[in-house]
Amino acid sequence: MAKDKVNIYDVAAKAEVGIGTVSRVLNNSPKVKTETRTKVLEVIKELNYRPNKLAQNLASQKANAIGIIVPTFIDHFFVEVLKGIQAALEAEKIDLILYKIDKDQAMLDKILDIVHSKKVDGIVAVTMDIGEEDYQQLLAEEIPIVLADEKNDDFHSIYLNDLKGAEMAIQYLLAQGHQKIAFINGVQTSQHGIRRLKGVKNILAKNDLVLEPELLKFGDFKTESGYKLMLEILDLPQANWPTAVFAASDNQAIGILEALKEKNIKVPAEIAVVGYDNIELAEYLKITTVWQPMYKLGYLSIEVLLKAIRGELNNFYQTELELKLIKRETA
Amino acid sequence: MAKDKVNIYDVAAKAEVGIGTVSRVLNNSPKVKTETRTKVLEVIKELNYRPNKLAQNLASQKANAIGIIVPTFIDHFFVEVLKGIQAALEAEKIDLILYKIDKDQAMLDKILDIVHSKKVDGIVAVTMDIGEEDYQQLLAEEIPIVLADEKNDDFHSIYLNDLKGAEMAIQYLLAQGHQKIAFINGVQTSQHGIRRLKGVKNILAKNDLVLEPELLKFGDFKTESGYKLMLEILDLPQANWPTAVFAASDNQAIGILEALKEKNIKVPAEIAVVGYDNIELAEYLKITTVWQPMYKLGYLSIEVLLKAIRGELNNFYQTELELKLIKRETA
DNA sequence: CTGTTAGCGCTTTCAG
DNA sequence: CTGAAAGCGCTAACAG
Repeated sequence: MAKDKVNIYDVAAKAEVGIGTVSRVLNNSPKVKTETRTKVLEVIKELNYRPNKLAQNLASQKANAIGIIVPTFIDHFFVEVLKGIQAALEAEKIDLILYKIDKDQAMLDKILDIVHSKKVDGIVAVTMDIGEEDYQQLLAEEIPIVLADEKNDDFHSIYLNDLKGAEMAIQYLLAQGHQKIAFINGVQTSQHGIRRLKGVKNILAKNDLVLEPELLKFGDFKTESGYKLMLEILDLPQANWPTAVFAASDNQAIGILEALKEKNIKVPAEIAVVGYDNIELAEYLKITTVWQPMYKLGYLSIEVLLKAIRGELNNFYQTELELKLIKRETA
Repeated sequence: MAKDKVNIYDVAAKAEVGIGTVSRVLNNSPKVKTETRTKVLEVIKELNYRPNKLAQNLASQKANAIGIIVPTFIDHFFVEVLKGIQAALEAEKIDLILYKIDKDQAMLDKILDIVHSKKVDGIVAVTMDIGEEDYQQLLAEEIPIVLADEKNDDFHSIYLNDLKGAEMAIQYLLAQGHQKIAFINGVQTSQHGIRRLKGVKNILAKNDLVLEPELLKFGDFKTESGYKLMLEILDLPQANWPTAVFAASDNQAIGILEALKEKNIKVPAEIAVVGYDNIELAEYLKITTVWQPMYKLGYLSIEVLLKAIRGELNNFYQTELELKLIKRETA
């Protein structure tokens, strides 16, 4: 009646071999006589034995798992990335542990806990954006880490060019004849936001235009924020209204569209809107947007991480993924 | 230079105590002199020591992690459920391991691997829908399992009443004056699909109506399937067209809407559409649909699982979550 | 209150 | 090719 407690010793005993041998067949070691292997395998079936991975991992010093660290759980962006991650992991027999670490917490400390926990062989940190000194500390750790959506020469990193993305959007708007453009940005301290803002200003400057202070807003990349900030802009005297709005995320663009609809303002006739990300919703809502290859970001991150774990990488892998402007009906 | 290899012995040595004491402060055991604790804590900081959780887990026989088993990764339904799961887990210091198990695989075998792996203290299986005999086998295992979106008296289970949901939808359509209704279902073998079909037929029969065989389609709950199946229906002589279509998922409803748009058929004037799930997109696309509380499903699943793990549950927890019809613009 | 000593269940030399 | 033994790093009695 030793129900579930069957372990490697039970198998060894019943198969009349040593536990070493059982371990070998478990790990497909080639140096086991076929006959012996068959017998052990038989007993394993009989006993419905399945190894305790905790013990396996501790003994072998590898976790057979990877960790994904995300700042805010399951928003559209991460869902896409996760899909790519899952796809890349499909074939492997590697577990996926999801860690959510809030931006405002002691991120580094939590990450170090994970690193030292030995529960994962490697980590993909998505849009982490921690400070430079924190990165330095992380460098001291020997575990493979890939930064997704973050450029950093001291790590494997796969990123998107925010500057270029913003430039594409503004360039397009300019080409459509817009001169007075508003930019509804995300979190003010976000590196992504900062770089996108720079891109906006760059192109504007190149065309002898400026971004009016009253047409630059900071929020948090979410729908609600787009809605509120757009309303603020519409509170300005109508003469000051922009003819186009560039949003730092599609979620914000959606909020902007709602605000516009509420005020009965025609899009794009009266005010054009360009989003950022190309989340699935953007397609359904026909939002013109800057496409970020999030799925690919996830997929590639895992590929790189697995290579790094296997020691197949000699240098830090660096790749900038291409962005694309997707023209639809809002601009 | 023993960089990262600092373990409990190093801490014990430097703090001039036994490893037992270190372990005790690690686990907040009350029976440690404050003075000693302080000293140990100091050394821990100094050495930047963080426990190896693999070892902790093996020794303590608990994983401090739970596993989520999903059939198809990250679709709208699961994303919502995951949000709930994450929210419920927020406060706990419990890891979340995501397992994807394809429907067509040897599901039970994979689940048993997970169970015996000892990497998780409990499991939430979402929309698993394995056979009765498989459930029986699972019963033999001592690990807490909660079935989310699946009713089964032998497990903790939190579910939605498919029959009722389908009935609500059809009832509503009937009230709107529709007599000729089509049902675009999901996978033919899905218990959810089967029950929803039953609900549809129930209400129809109660009103002396029948579901025309040509107006009953089976697909796979995805957008593409809704699109294709609707097109098939529109291939029928126009006299045979339904005046309303009920879809087994919002994803399918979206596909249906696309097909209708392509054929320039007005919704709901010419053909009304009712979806199922109330995914986020449904809101933006103004789809009338049956709301399933997916977030709550996830949240509650974790609450129940945690209680089960802590041994606070004496019986199998059973709850049916309420559905709601959300009237919007497609019907 | 604290040190010591067994394990937890497996992997991995090391002999043979 | 295979058995025995030494850990992996920590928890949990058990003495004291």
